[in-house]
Amino acid sequence: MIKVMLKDGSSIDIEEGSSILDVAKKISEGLARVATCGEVDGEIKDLRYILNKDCSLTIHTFDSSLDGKKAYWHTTSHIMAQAVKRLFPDVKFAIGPSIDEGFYYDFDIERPFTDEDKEKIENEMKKIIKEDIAIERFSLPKSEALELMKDQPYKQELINELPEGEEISFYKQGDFTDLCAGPHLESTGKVKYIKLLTSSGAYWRGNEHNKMLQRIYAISYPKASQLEEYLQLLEEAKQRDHRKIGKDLELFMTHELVGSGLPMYLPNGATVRRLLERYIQDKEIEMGYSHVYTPSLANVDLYKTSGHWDHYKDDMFPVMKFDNEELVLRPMNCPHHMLIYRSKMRSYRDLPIRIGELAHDFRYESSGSVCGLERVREMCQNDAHLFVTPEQIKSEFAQVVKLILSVYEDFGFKDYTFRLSLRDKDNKEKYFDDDQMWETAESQLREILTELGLNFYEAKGEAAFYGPKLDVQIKTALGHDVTISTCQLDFLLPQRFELEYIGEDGKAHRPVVIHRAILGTFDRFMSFLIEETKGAFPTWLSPLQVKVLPISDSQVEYSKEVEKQLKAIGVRVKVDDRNEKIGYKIREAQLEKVPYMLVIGDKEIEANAVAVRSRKDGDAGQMKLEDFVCKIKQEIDTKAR
RNA sequence: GCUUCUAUAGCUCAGUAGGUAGAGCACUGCCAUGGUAAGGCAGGGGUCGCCAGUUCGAUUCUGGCUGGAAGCUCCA
Repeated sequence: MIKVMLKDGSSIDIEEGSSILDVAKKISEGLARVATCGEVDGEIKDLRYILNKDCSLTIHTFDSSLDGKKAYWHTTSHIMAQAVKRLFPDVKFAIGPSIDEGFYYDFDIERPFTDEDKEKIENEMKKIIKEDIAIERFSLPKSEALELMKDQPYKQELINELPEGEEISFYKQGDFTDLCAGPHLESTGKVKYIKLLTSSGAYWRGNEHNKMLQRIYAISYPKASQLEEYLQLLEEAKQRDHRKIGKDLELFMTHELVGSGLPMYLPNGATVRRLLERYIQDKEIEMGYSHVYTPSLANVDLYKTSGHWDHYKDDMFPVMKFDNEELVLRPMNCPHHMLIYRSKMRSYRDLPIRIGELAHDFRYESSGSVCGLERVREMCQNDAHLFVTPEQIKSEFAQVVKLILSVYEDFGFKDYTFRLSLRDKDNKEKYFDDDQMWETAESQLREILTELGLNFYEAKGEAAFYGPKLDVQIKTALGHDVTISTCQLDFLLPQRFELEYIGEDGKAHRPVVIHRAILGTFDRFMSFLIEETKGAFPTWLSPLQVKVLPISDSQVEYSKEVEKQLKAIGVRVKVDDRNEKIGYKIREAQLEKVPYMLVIGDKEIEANAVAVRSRKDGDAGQMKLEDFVCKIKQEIDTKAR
């Protein structure tokens, strides 16, 4: 036996010849509290241990502190569970993990929590913290674990799924014991500042067919200032919400007479959208795309042919029946484009064929998920379908990725991730059933991405029903993870629509289809752009680029001349000739986020100049009118940010 | 769709323990002609989201519907 000394003075016994894993396991079992989390200089930090050659252990703090935070939040979640148990003895516990920021716990309880309940729970938690109850870890064989949790059906379900023969670990703090893998802090008193955030329903195991439980989200920190900072951050995110900015800047509106998920673009928002539409179409034309217009309605048989009907009909608006016709609003544009491809004989010399469209699609999004411009029921896609030979897949896919990267560069977007969205093999209903086809498509796509040197992660069950996708994911102000761009590989629809091209050998071959959307939908893209820029769009995209502000009415005439000259080079400009003080006009223009304000007084008239004020940097001094015209023209032409 | 919350002037929000409402901003008029984020005075504007029920009486209480919010499910 070797005695291993720990830095805190305690020791454990280890058998000679033990593997490092055995040692680590023993340490984490026996001394989890010490070995995985502790207090350093008053702050909770994660601790790591190193087994030295002489069998002594060195414990040191772990910098990234992520694991430390997790233990901190997870411990707080147990405190919350204990508080709920004290207040509602009949409660059944589900799970209570730590998340990116904070933690939640799901409870099965007679009635939903009210605000008063939450206040009581928070107070009870504070009591438990004050009691500073020691947290102890122990483990049991499966049968005893089940016996211990005999009143907790959800915990029993979890225990039953753990592998046979392994000891099951629990954490106990006073009168409360929870099934848990840890790690945890030493005692409840280590938690300092807590705040319950929101409560809502959540399905057991995230399955809508299961019972809905009551979830409480909460956060905790060792310092009051950290909690304050976090709440501040939440408040800032609220200010950045595209729905708030969209209202303030008159970008879009909704009306109950129009309906949920059906926003209307106001002149300001419509200007931004028009510029985005032109921007992306111009880029596509440069890259060899041809654009088409196709109807938003189609015969339902079109979607039966494509396979959308089987996989997608629940998300579509209901069929409109007439004498002998059944029409539907389209949820996507692929079938229309397939028919355009098939409208004439195609040669391998014609490929790749790139068909693009700014197309309106209609999806019956569930009422709980519609959200401003982010999730709507009528959307406009920046869609295109590339018809390629198998040999062209790689280069065409690479071209799309290049286009995505160049667009993100133009807008200066940095916080996005690439997701390789694969099917879930076990969910036969959701995906077209052809293992061979899926394996080819998925492995080919993975190969392409690896070759492109793209940093991506894989997600099972996120594919389209017809094939795997490369999605570009971003996080919204509210923290939703949503897709902007997407590029999808499809071997199915060419088969469904019997697409062909004549190859070099004079025989018919089947093309492959690449579906792609760069801005995704204009609606969602706008919502993202609004949140990224906080409504202060770069000059080239601003609904109003320049506001000319005469100080008094004697300068109105000259101001109109300035306006005329700017209009002549296509600048969106307005004179504010209202009878108001200059400070008032500036304040208003500033709140409207107009990039440039030109203050015009007698001095400017005399010098044939303008006094430039930028939205960003304030007063920039006087400038010759012609110099300003040059400056703003260049800024617009280069799409400067 | 599910759970909870929510709806008062164009906007942001007070308020009425059940007796038909108020502020600031915005809007209109007048005065002030003002040099880098709100000048002064006056005025107009609401069947208190919609439909039922309880009540002598409902904006207020109850139910339903519609819209909105958070989360879950689903998704560009």
